[in-house]
Amino acid sequence: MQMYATSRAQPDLQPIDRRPAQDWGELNVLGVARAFGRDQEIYAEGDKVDGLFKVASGAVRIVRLLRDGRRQVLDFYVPGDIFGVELGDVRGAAAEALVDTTLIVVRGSALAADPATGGRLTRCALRCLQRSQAHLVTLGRRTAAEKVARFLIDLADRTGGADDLALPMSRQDIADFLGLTIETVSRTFSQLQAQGLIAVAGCRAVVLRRRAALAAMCE
Amino acid sequence: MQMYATSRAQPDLQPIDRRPAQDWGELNVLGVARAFGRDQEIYAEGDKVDGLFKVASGAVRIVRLLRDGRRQVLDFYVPGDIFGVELGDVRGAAAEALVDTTLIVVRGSALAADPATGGRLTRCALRCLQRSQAHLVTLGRRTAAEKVARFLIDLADRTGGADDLALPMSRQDIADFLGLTIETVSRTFSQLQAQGLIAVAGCRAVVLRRRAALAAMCE
DNA sequence: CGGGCGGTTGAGGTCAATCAATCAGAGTGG
DNA sequence: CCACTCTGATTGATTGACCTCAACCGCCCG
Repeated sequence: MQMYATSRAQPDLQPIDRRPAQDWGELNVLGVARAFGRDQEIYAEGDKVDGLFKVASGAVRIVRLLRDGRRQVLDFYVPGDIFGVELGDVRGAAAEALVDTTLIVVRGSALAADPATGGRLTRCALRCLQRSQAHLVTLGRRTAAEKVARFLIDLADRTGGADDLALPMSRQDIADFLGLTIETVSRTFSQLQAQGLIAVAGCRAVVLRRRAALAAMCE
Repeated sequence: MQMYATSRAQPDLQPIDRRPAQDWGELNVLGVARAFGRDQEIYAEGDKVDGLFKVASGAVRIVRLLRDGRRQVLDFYVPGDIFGVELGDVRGAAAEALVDTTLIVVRGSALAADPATGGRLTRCALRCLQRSQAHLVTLGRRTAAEKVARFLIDLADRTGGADDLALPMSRQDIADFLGLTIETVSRTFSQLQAQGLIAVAGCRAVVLRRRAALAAMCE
């Protein structure tokens, strides 16, 4: 079993929000910006729920840990995404910055005061649900290669859509997201590269060479 | 690859809602009751989204199908549960009755007319999200035995909490829910029985003999 | 230059999938 | 009432995808 660091300063990877405003633009007004260092905890499992977050720059992982150390990454969030909406008043999973990250932090009180919150909160929850359910299919019924392909396509779609992709997360994070081991993720990257579908340029950069073929691998 | 039936009359298994009212009791007023036969489709993937459903009796599965026939059951719903809330206006998954089932069907227009809808809709979405994310951990990081144990404990908790359990779903449904094959599910049932943790009485009935031990298997 | 960390690669093992046979129960029809 | 069939479940034998264990590599940093 390996350990998971939870704080160390590192250079940033994704400085700006390149995506079309994902509605709810005035979150920037309701909340305040706050910076987090690489691997810094944003909230922990068990923390009291208060408000939500929008990624301004950087990236975030949501993590659940089992007692014996097994780890599942529930989702990654990139600039423009909103996260932290939960049922009940206790966090069911932790949030951690993948790289140096800036968040718009919106307290529950500020949300409650804003009349436009209601429907948007529902939409936000439903978007999370949609992603979560799509991921259920990936975890339950796809092969390692399909999982990795889907991960890459999804991340590319969500970060500007360009074919060259900066990965803010480690192989371990990807493995824990896809329900694989770090070795299998690594091997799958190599295999996809051998097939000419991607080009791996250093372990944090990937170029999607044949995006259509990759997309075809996952339904 | 096997086929999945979509209609045939069969006796009912769970005639009444035994759970504490899951808030939103007045859905019974907003909507109308409608009966569905075993394996009957409630809505299909691609259908237009209109309103939501509450299970009055019976049970429901939510299903996504991949082109090549692989199937993932996203969730099961039992009496008292609300389902059918989705982002966008197109169904991303199908809903089917597991057994003869009665639903309270609430049209979107009726919902929109009711002022209390807002927060409840959000809570409903968040409850689904919570279940979905818990299931991600199960699919990504648990063994077959742990998956089955968790499935049984969860179902028992949601249907009155008694130790003897009527399964409204087939082995295939369970397999597609847990990301396993029907054979593995069957073997795991046998194995749990051999360990004295459960007693299998016909393929649609299980008794949880050592519930604490079962619960301990899944975190 | 040495050490540490994250990633890659290789060899071998294991758990669940696959392939296949048998079984049990519910209908069906003679 | 008893064959006969059909469907779903169980069990067995074998395979294979992914995991585990281990070595190695490349890079950064002191």
